Amino acid sequence: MTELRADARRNLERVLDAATDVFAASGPDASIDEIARLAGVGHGTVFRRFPTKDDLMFAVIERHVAQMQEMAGEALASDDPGEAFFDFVRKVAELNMRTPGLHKCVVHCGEKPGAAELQGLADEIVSRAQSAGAVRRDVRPADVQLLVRGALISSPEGQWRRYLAVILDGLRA
Amino acid sequence: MTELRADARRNLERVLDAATDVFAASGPDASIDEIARLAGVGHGTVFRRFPTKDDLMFAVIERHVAQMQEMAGEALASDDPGEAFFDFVRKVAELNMRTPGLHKCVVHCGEKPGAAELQGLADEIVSRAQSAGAVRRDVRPADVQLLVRGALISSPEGQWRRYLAVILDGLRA
DNA sequence: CCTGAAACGGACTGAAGAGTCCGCTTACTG
DNA sequence: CAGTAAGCGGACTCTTCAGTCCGTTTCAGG
Repeated sequence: MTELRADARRNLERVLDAATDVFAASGPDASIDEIARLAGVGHGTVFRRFPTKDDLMFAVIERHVAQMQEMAGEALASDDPGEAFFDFVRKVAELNMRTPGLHKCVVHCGEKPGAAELQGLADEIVSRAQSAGAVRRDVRPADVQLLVRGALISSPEGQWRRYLAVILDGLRA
Repeated sequence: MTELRADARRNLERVLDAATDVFAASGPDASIDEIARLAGVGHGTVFRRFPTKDDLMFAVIERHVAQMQEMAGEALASDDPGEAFFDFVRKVAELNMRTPGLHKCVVHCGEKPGAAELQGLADEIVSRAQSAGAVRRDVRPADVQLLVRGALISSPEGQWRRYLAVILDGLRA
């Protein structure tokens, strides 16, 4: 009953991939039809797996957050907390700048998915880097996120790496 | 021929006011019907003055930019370039945080209206403040805008004044 | 194979919103 | 105060898009 037929599983995969691309490009205004076309399925197929557009968006975001959680896990596993922190921030920035529309989707969905757990992991990464003396102690984990996000959002086209570098340098102890 | 009848002028005013409110609240997705309802006119009336929704949005932004230009003018007229700069930034921030949706409208319209002139005035305000020794010299006018915008966009609900204060303190010489 | 359940996809519906049109109303002019 | 052009507003069209339905196809187990 809970097992999906082989073709269904394949299509589900395709739909999620297509939805990620389309939402990443167009944000929450992307249309189901376009996603279905890109996935090579009829749009009825999309709606059977995801009863509403928001359900689909939610699934895409869950996957996206999962990727960041995986990065966070790697950072926490590293034995150089300082470099792990800077690497983590760079990778997360890279991921999010590659998918600008997803940020709007997260806002649209009210930040529901695994944001809290991710937040906890991120806090720990920052704390560890501070304990290791790699990051100045007078910033709080939440401040790091906001500083980085602000730099990314406000940076002109193609300049975000430069802006991020400035922020990261400013964070070193 | 070019003169508007009295009632027409009154309605035009109402439409612009309503459009400003609605676009400020909902961004570019706001509907003409809602604007017309708030203005107390039929939506045909809106379309006679502004053939397309984008034309209306454009007019709203022009007004918005004009307000900022006026603020810039006052700042340049002041004989204390330092305080004038900080006041100007605070006022502009206040205006934009009161109308969050307009920023998206500006992006939607491709920044077309009087942005270049405003940019020029803002550059001069920064330069004057630097010459007066009130602002550190190692920032460029464009950087000021991006720093401030980043802080405003990324600040949590209701916290933007605090974040702005931090940025402004950081800019003092 | 053969059969039934699962999956498919496209035709269909309904809502919403942009933009058009035209018969009615109202402000100016003489 | 009468004539008229400007202005009004809502009914209408056209498109887009989310979500539904059902006849047809395909998978999987015997």
